Amino acid sequence: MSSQEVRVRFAPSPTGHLHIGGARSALFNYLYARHHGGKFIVRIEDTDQARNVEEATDKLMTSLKWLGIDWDESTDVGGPHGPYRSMERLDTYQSYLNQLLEEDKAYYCYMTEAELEAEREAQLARGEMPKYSGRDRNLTQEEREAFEAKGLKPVVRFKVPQGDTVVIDDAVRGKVSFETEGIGDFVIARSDGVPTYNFAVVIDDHLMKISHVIRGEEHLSNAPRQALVFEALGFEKPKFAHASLILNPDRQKMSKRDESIMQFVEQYKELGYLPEAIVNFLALLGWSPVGEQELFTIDELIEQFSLERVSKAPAVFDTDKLAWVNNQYVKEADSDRLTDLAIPHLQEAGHLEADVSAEKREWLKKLVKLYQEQMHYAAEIVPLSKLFFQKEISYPEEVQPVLKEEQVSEVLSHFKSEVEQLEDEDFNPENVKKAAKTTQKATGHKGKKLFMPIRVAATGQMHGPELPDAIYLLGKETVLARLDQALEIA
RNA sequence: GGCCCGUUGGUCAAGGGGUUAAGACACCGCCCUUUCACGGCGGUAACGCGGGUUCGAAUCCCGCACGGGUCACCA
Repeated sequence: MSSQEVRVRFAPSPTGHLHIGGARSALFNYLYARHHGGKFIVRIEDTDQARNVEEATDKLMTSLKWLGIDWDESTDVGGPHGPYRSMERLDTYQSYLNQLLEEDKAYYCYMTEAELEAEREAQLARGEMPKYSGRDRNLTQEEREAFEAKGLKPVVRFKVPQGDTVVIDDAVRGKVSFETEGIGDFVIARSDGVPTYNFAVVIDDHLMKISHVIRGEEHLSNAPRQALVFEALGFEKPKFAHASLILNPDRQKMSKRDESIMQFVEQYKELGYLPEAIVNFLALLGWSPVGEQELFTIDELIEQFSLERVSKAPAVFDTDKLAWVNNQYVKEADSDRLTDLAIPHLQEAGHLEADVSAEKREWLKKLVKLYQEQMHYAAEIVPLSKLFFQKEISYPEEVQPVLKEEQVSEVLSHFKSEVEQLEDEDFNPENVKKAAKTTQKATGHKGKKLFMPIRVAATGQMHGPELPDAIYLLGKETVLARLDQALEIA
């Protein structure tokens, strides 16, 4: 590298939301830059105008920021090597394109889509693999003019030197070599003059003084093409580092159309996952720290991250593990923050009116605290706390036996009378607990025999939150009604 | 199919010539908690196959198998 400074980039195409795989690429680049005190650049590769999506750049950046990944140079903050959007760099590309054309390292190709298709089919019919034949590689001036006269708009193809070997010295994979035989002359500029990715990245990476290209394995086979362009232009190559892919549970590359798993950062955000948890989890997918620590702040990740410990083998995205990591952060999270995350889900479930009163919010905060230890992500509050929003409770099959034990009616009726005697202002977790204690003394039943019937009667569940708190949050009236209901079964 | 990458428990993974082959998630059991959850402790479970090299191979080499990626006027 000509300059010692670490400069890395995340270069998405603005086609939609931030994908899990993209997020991890961005994260690895970010961690690497911060670890080395270098710069992290976000550059938009929007040369495929057909695929560009209106708000995509904003969405991408919003998600990145939400994750806590910030950048030093980009379309919004500018920087010394802008612009940071390909379509604004067309003039720049053009001059390099001309250079290659003049040096006979690239040429115009007039083959139409139909001709290309016919060629492909013929190759397939012969049992060969499709690859551009190089028909227009050595067109004479007259031939070119003849095509032009027909009104054909040419693409520019890169003249891949034959009989060469391109060696990529990859930071995670070591030396990977490719024979140029296997690489057809690829298109570097479309017929409308807009360069393709494989050309634009090279120019951008060079001009932006990118020192390391850290990206997913799907780009490994692009690397030799780009290396060839770097060489043709006389540019020094950056160091490549290809991390392995993130796979879905079917062990396929996570594709945007795959419905077996959520693909986008924003979807996790909507479900109430915490950004610091996602970052933590993503960092551990395809990279491993030295010790046995599992939970890392982003600063700890910055401190420990290194390309040497990036894995070559693909990793399956394990939602169970993500949920666990997230829960670790949920347990430590501020309950006001969690309450804010929970409210929209409760509203969507119809459990909460759009306008939440201060009083209601206090109650909600207590509810959230009640479930904070077991909640994996905020949206889980809905199924978890269902029993608090049902007017009518039903006792499912599996809890019936608990209600039918012989001591139940005695325990329940005694507990009920204890609760009834509590003044409204004395109805709180402490006194509910005392009521249970008194019931124990009076009936002689304790432990499971005492608490299970009360738990099941009040909540309809055998597993649930801290009982005195739950009863308190349920409210005296509701609890009394449920006690009566359970008593009828008992 | 060509090229390229990969292969340690169900999943994430450490280990890179001599280890009882770590740890985490999930699962199961026990303990704690007068119930539940959290937590603690423990358990089940892995080096794809075949050849070499070596005193010794999960580790190095070769082949095979399997999985994946890529072969666009997409990135």
